[in-house]
Amino acid sequence: MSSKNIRHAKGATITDVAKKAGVSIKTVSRVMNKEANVTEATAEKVQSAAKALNYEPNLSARMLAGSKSFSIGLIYENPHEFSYLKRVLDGIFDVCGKQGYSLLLKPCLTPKEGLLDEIQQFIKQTRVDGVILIAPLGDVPELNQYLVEEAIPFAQISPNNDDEHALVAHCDDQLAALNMTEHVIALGHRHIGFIKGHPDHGATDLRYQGYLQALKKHGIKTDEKLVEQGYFDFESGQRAGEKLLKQSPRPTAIIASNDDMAAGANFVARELKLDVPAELSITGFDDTPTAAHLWPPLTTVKQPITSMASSSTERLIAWIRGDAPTKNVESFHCELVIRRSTAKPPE
Amino acid sequence: MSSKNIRHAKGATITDVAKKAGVSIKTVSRVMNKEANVTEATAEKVQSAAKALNYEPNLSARMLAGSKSFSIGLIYENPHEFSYLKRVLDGIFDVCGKQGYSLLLKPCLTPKEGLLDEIQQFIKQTRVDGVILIAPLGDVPELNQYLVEEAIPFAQISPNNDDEHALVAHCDDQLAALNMTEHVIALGHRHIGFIKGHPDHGATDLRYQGYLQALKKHGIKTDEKLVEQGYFDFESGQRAGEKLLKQSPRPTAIIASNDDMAAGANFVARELKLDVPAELSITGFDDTPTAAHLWPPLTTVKQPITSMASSSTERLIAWIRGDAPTKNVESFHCELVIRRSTAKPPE
DNA sequence: ATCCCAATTGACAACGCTGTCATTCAAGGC
DNA sequence: GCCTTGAATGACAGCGTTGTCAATTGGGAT
Repeated sequence: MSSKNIRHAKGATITDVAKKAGVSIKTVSRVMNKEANVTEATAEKVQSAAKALNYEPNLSARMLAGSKSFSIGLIYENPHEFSYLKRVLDGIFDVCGKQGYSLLLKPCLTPKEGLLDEIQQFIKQTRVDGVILIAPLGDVPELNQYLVEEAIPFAQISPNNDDEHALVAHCDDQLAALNMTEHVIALGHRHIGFIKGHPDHGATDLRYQGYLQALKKHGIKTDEKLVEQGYFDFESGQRAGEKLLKQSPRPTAIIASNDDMAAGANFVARELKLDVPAELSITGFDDTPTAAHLWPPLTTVKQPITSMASSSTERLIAWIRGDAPTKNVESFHCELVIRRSTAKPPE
Repeated sequence: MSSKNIRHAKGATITDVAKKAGVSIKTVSRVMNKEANVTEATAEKVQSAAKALNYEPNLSARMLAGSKSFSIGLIYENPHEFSYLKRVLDGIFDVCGKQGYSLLLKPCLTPKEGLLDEIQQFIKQTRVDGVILIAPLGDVPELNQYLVEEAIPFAQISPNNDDEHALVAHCDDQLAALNMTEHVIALGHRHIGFIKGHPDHGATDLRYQGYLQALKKHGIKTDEKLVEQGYFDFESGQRAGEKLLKQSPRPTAIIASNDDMAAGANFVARELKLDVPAELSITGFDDTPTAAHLWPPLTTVKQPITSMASSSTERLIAWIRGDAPTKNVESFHCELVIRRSTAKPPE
């Protein structure tokens, strides 16, 4: 194992290509960047020379000379639900690949104190052309302010508010929660528990509002004992589920603000020997892979996360390229996925 | 939303720092790179100047001038189990953060044909200093050969064979499978089904061998009808579980090569109204979060994936830095996690 | 034939850093 | 007191690209 002299094979440079094609390096640069005003013939000469030499532009040089880095950063808080991040990544890479952009990841594990510093350093060091913020990072005012001041294009996925300086993608969480609650009401439930999500997330309140809205619409009076705080993780779902299910009378249905918490509640139900869905209906949110693998398979809400991410990426890159963004807020539709965890209430 | 004139705030450059500290840029460079032969006093002057100016070295310039990119690439096949990738990322970032390295992701979605090209382009374009290959990518001979030829330091996580040119991290899959099988045998099972993993993965055969070894050790004759092919995903676990459980006599235990497939088998058992673990024991491998959330919580094997990743990263960076790597193969220990999905066989 | 303009191409200076080599300086040996 | 030596520092030339601006070319209008 050679430990010294780490060096990459000297790939062909722009000069080599220029020489081979018999043009100036600037022309090669033009072709590589698909700039206008290059003859078809010249372009072809250059392209075949590039192909022959297996030329690949040096990103660093490109970045140093121009001031684009051809990379974007994805900033995320370490998520409870990793499948969420996976779907985001799928969407981003789908676009990045096609557009020739690289993706740099920046997980934020630090306590809130150092968050801004950490992100600033990341951005300064990597010189990413733009960043994507996954909820709840879209809702950190200082961060938004920093990005706006530095004129760094950025997109937020599922933020709480529509920042006019940012690209925003969110979905109709409230409507989805409303629909879900109505689905349960339609089955005959009247005593419906709710597990809220993590307070930092914008979606949390929207989903709660949807629940309330449905109750009101159907003349069911709200009962604060039926609402428990959760934090989007399995354990908090367990705790909340336990509190809800030990009440008497027991709720006949529990609407959890995400699948992990629903799984937690389902677990508790099982421990209490409650039959789901015969004695208790449970619903989740997100349609994680696990949702379909649990017993019973979970009725949940499917968000088009991958589409949200790819669309955000596309618009972000357009913005970076200087194309005027069309609209900065884009809304996505959620879909109810009815599985076997919901049924008529007992009796 | 300003769409033109994307430019990052002109951060301080090395020249600014040099001016402020009253030294040459080269000295600043020395300090920033912790090179030898700099007076304590000078170093301090420089450091405080850098801090005052909020200076952050420009990675691209650094990379262009030197030939290090201070970034490493993580190449992975789109995994079935995303929590695996999460744990790998956690391990890598833990080290990268401390060492000032960035991470670039390269998911490989393409059919095998273009794989090498795709990765070559990635490496050439990004100029990563080294790469980490997640199984099964450590077992693509052309890829290994390419990396060796180009003298690009690389680490493999859970590859099939010990390439002496690479850093290797794997864990004792075979022993773990042996232990798991013995755990089941110790409970009294004699009719034990096995679901193999994806044939491309090195771990697949090791786990299978561990199973066979345990049977042999305890004088249980192997029966090929008890072995089903799976592909590490839930659905293949379902299919395999179905085949196993519709046999008569039925196996009283199923050892799946990972948790997702175990979940699939568990799902089928549930559909067939078989009580797990009273009538059927099921075990998995990996200890994904879901394993603990299923009912019953899954007996499984916990791999120290995060440690494997962080150790690999550490050694990779050392190699990049030119430090002679100590040993190139590192082995990690797996741990049995006994939960409620295993019990005595019926009767 | 002449002139003008737009399209095309090229020369060359950045970009911010590191590598190389030269220079300075103080301490120690004779 | 002079020379040697090694530590500390600096000057300067790249690294491979893009931006700027100048030069060249060809085609149409006069």
